[in-house]
Amino acid sequence: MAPLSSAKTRPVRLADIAKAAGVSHGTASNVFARPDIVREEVRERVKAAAEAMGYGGPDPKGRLLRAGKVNAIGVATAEPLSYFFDDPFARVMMASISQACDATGAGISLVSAANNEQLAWNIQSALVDGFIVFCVDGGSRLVELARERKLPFVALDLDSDDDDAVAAIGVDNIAGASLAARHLTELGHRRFAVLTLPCADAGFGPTTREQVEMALYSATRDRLRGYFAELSRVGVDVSRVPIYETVNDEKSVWAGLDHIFAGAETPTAILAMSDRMALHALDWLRQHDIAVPGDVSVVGFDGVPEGAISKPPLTTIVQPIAEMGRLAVKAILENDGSFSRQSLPVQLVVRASSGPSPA
Amino acid sequence: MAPLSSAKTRPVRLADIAKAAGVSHGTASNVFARPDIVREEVRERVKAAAEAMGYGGPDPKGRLLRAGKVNAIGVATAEPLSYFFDDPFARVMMASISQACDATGAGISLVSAANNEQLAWNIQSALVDGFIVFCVDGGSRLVELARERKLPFVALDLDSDDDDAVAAIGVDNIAGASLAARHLTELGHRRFAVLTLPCADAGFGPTTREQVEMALYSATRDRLRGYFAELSRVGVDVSRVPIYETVNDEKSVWAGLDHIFAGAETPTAILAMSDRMALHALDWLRQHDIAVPGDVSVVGFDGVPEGAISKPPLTTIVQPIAEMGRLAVKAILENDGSFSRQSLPVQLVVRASSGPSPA
DNA sequence: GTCAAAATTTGAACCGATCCAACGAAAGTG
DNA sequence: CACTTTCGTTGGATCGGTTCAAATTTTGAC
Repeated sequence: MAPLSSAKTRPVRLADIAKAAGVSHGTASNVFARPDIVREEVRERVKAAAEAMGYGGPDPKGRLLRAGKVNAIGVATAEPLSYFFDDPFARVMMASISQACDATGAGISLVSAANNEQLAWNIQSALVDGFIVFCVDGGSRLVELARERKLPFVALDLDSDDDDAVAAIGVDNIAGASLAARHLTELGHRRFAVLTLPCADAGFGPTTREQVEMALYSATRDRLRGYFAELSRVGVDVSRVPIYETVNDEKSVWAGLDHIFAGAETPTAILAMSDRMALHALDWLRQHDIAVPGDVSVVGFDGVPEGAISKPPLTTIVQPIAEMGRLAVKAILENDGSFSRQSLPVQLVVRASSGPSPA
Repeated sequence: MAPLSSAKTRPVRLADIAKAAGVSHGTASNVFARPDIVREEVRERVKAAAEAMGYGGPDPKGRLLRAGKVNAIGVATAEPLSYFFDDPFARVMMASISQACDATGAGISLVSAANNEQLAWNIQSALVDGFIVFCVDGGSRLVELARERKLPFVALDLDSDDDDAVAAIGVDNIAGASLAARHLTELGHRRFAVLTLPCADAGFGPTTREQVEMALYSATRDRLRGYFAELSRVGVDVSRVPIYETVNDEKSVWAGLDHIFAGAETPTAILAMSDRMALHALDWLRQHDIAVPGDVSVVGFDGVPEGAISKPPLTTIVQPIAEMGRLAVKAILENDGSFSRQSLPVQLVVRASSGPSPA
């Protein structure tokens, strides 16, 4: 009886109901887009026809073409999609981006992909008005792709020495890293270890300063420069500071600490390039009965909320994530072509994971 | 010199470069869509023209209309957008949804809005192939809206006694809640308090069984039924069990506990309808020096990862969130019209927040 | 050198709407 | 009653591509 099996076929267009209602498609369109300008009787007739034929309202696909604007911004990363919900930094950033979008009524499309080919396609075919690009790992490729699309886009946290023509919002990684290192040197630490974000395309393991200098992702580079600038300043021989490259997950961080603490001269302070790494490090240290900050101090980078409630709470460099998100959205939506790069200040927040060097 | 100020105007279409390259638009289209079938010389010529004119590749807006498929699924909720990144349950669910999407190459569009009018518009104009609807709070309206769009959609965690014609994936809330309550009764508890999810449209405060029976969101209803079924079974007078309605945030949960523990007969066990509430409750109890589980036991609902690392770790009813996400995506993408409602089993996971009743 | 088969290219139709100039009818004016 | 407004409606143009049958060119065989 009821038209319930109409799930398969749905070729019911605006034109169909216009015909059914005996009006032109122009009028039918107006019924939905500007109901006030069509006579009530006609309006009701068209609506009735729509109802009867199971019309779900004007298809946005059609409208889109004419309107030009999608009213959604794409957020892209080279990580799998679940990165947006798994990674603490991404989550906070996304929360602030989404708040900014909410305020302006824009939607959010998550753009990403496991493999590179898929990623290119996804970016090329994303229905968005612009992109916000998360530049962790594989950032330059992503930026390249986004730029090819010829849409407004902002890179989050991009390369200090990369192409100046791309809009970017980031923090001063060098200054932040220096701040972190100085905090530790002032506490008397002289034996350090560094946990870095991914530099090469994949994998983790011990690495060198030279390797990091070639990192794909400049934040990694800059943070190391910042660390080492400060360490050198107080006379630490940076060539002997172990650097371990991780992929920002528990496994690689733990492997890193296994490696670092297997050495003859164990560090009293660990500089981690992300809070996520630092938090995993805290776990590892606890499990190995190494007191924090008694035996070893840990300083992170990012300022994610988890750091405030970890055991112990994490000393870290906090980025103005909310501000970055807001600015990024603004840059896309109000894109006047003029926007360029913007560097925001970071802040050292001292909590309980750092203390005076032992002995 | 370089064409860098072309940011403002971009009226360069496929037809333009076709003309420039001296080929038909059909051929120009092929150059991008099926490069293999066009002669190399022509292909290069067209590509060169595209490059020269700053063409960013075929605009998906145009392709979309013909293709019909957007290749993205919309995830909708009546909460603000940031809900997806703030709420623990939503996050886990989204992570599993995004994994499923990644596997199939589909994108994700976040659909939401602060106010109701905006929400309706957003749903009507979302460029997606289907919706996954988060039914917390305001679920029925959302379902209504989604259904009007005449696209495949699945409700997550919908009403047991709601319209049978809407596809839904959920858990057996009654059974789960019973399980939680039975765990506590078996530990000897007889004095309970219940923290509920939002029932009425807004606000929080003490409520009654009758109120909850009228809850907009059926999970709330069912969970209470499950709790009370078990409590009644062992002879607890459920009419005297305090029920406090929260809005699932810290403030309202704390207010709830203030209220509950201000009463003459304080509970030895708290049944919380979400882990989020349970975790906030744990915080409140710790701050009030009430031992968990020594003085008071707490049992949550959902099974979010935070529960495993809380202080103490949370006893809870875990939902098969990953499975639900996978099924939901599958239901949308492989929509054959046949899909209907599916109820998944839950599981009691006993951790350290529950113990024998004191005395 | 001729002719059929294979490889390319063309141009029109179409996807589903919105927009707008022009038009007809009803209402208002002198 | 002729004439200007106002209101509502119409139908064609347009958004930016893809697709496909038909036309054209190239290639291969004899």
